[in-house]
This record gives sequence, structure tokens and C-alpha cells, in this order.
Amino acid sequence: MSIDPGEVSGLPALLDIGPLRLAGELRFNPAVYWATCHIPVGRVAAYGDVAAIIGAPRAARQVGYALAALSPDPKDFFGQTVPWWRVIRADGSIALQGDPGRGPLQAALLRGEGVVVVDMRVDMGIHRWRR
DNA sequence: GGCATGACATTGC
DNA sequence: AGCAATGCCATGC
Repeated sequence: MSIDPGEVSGLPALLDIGPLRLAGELRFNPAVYWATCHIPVGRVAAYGDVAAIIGAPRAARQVGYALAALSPDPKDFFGQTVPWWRVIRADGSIALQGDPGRGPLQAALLRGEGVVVVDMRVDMGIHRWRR
């Protein structure tokens, strides 16, 4: 699978992410950040969706791992803020709901973008981003 | 290398 | 709606 970096201005070309299965985090993580930056405001994507976009359909867990690595504050990726809060579980629930710090933060960020969050859950039928 | 640990997904109760 | 069992695979020890 190939990724067209031209779709997103301001982001560097990452065409060398081809052999993801053989790549270490130096490639996998940037690929995750790159794909996450594609999710439009007001929409959400599942971990598996992001994984599929970068050509690793079975690496959903690793997407979460990569986003966790973004930690603490300026969650930046080549000058861009990676919208990690737009990535949730396939069933619409917020994976960080058990996290007293980031859980409420993620819900607040989503609501700030117009996403309806009820009981730490998003209606995927309405907000799931489909390319 | 083996083993445990996850911001997961799917299936089948 | 839950819940458990599996499969998955990057990381770290």
C-alpha cells in the first residue's frame, strides 16, 4: 500500500513507509501520526481504521501504542499537532475513559469540535470518518 | 530469544 | 448490553 503525502500540506513525505511489517517504530509511529492528521475536525476514526490507512490492517493495538508515545504536551509531528483525540475504539467508546487525566480531556476536545459524546461514547454512525 | 504488557478488533455467547 | 476468549504485533525487560 502506498500513501500519498501530497494529500496533506505541511507534512513531510513518508513514502518510505512501504515495508511496514518490517519497519520499527521509526517508521510505524510517523505513519500513524501522518494518518491521524488526516482525520477531519468533527469526525473520528477507529484504531483499526488508522492502521488500515497506513497499510497495517491488523496493527490496531500498535496504533494506540504509537499515540501513547506522543505524550505529554505539545503533541507535535513536524510542526503539526496530532489530533490523537479523534481516534477511538471501533464500537465508539473512548479507550481512555478509565484515565482520570486524559479521558475527560479527550471527551472535551471532541465536544469542542462538535462531536457528540454521551457517557464516554461516540455515535460512530454519525461521526466515523470514511474516506 | 522468550515472556509480559497494552489508548485494539472480532466473534460468540 | 455486557463479557470472555482469541488473534494481533510493537516494545521493553
